[in-house]
Amino acid sequence: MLRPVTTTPDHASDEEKDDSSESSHRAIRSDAQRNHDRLVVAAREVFSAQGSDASMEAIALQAGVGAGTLYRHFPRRIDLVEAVYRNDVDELLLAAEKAVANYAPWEALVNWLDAFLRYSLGKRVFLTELRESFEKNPQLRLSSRERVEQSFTLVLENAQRAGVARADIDGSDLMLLVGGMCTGPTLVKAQGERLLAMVLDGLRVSD
Amino acid sequence: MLRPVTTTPDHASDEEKDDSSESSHRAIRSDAQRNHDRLVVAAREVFSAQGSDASMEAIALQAGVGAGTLYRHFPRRIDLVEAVYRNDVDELLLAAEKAVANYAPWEALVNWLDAFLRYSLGKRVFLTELRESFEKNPQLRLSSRERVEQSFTLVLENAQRAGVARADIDGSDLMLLVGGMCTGPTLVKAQGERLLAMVLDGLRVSD
DNA sequence: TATTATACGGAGGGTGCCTCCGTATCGCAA
DNA sequence: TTGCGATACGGAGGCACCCTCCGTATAATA
Repeated sequence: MLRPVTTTPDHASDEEKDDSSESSHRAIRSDAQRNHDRLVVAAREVFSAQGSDASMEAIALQAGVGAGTLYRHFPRRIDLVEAVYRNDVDELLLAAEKAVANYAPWEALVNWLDAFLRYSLGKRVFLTELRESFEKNPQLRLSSRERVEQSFTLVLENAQRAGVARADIDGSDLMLLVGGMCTGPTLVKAQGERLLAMVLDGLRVSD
Repeated sequence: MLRPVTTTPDHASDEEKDDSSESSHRAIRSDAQRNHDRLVVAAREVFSAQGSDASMEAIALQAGVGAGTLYRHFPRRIDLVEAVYRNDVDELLLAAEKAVANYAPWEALVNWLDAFLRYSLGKRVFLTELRESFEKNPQLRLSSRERVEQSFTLVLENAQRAGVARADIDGSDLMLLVGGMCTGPTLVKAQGERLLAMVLDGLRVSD
């Protein structure tokens, strides 16, 4: 896959205008781009080898880069985590859109919550880190968090408009509930499925 | 209130045999007991002033005690947190027993989950810390965690026996779900109540 | 090739965790 | 009351990590 053509010092990470913008002066330097990519790769490796409490130094080392370079590209730890999981989060949002497009509203909701569960069993590092950053810094604006919430909202509101899901909760409520359980350190697949079934029963409009 | 007559280097914290046991040699020294108590008080103050990421040093300082003393009494940070919230957790379990004794099974469940929500809005520090310790150390045996789970189990199984709550989940499942949402950094009262209502709908046996 | 904006890297200051061990104190016994 | 273990104290200091700063290197342009 191609690299995402990041421009600014990263973490603005907005959309893909082609580089035709009359940007201030010069293009991004090639060594900077290279180090950026190396860092993301290294972070992915180190996180998957050592879990979410890997040190920044370990990642810099793995990338063959100094600490200064790491922090220039990713000022906060969460910025690096976001970069690592950027694609995954995009796919999550995409899955939500596809579910809404291809299934009846209720089935889309079921389908998507199930996808989220499967996702989070694999990407525990990401969710945990996301949660923790948000914990100690609740005013933080994180694009990945917003996209996750957006996914929940999309699927839920779709079901609510169709009158098959209760109307008194919203996407961020549901994310709190499901996301909370999915970051539980003890969660295993069967348990997640049981709980999800129950949540869905509570979510369904009681007729 | 009287101090809880801790014997061993703490955190065994078993039950209240009176001191008649032919314990190895000598009784606990008075200065040790005094420092123990001071530390718990200091920890409570510091946690409530600075939140859950207060440093151990700050607590030792507040207690007027050296770092060595702190760690002798509470080898791990979570041990200190447990000591601070010991009474609260006891009350939680007591509340569960009372609910079961005084209400019909379903009402007891509703009542108790509501109590847990109110509790956790106040004691966010404790729950978060408990969760985090467990996160990085899942094999950890924590008496407080077990008592919280026990509370969930008590109320839930009571309702299940009466046939008013679905039978396919257990106390630790429910703790994962409700506890997860209650440690969410954004949780506010109204939101918690909405979600709890939904969880209860999912929990109720669908007839 | 010269110039300059841009980026690199790692030394080092700051903080927090936890241990170690010389010193102080307590409790008991004579 | 004094003496003497056993017990507990405390803070210096080692370690690990976080993050910044700035002298040096290098890519991009002219």
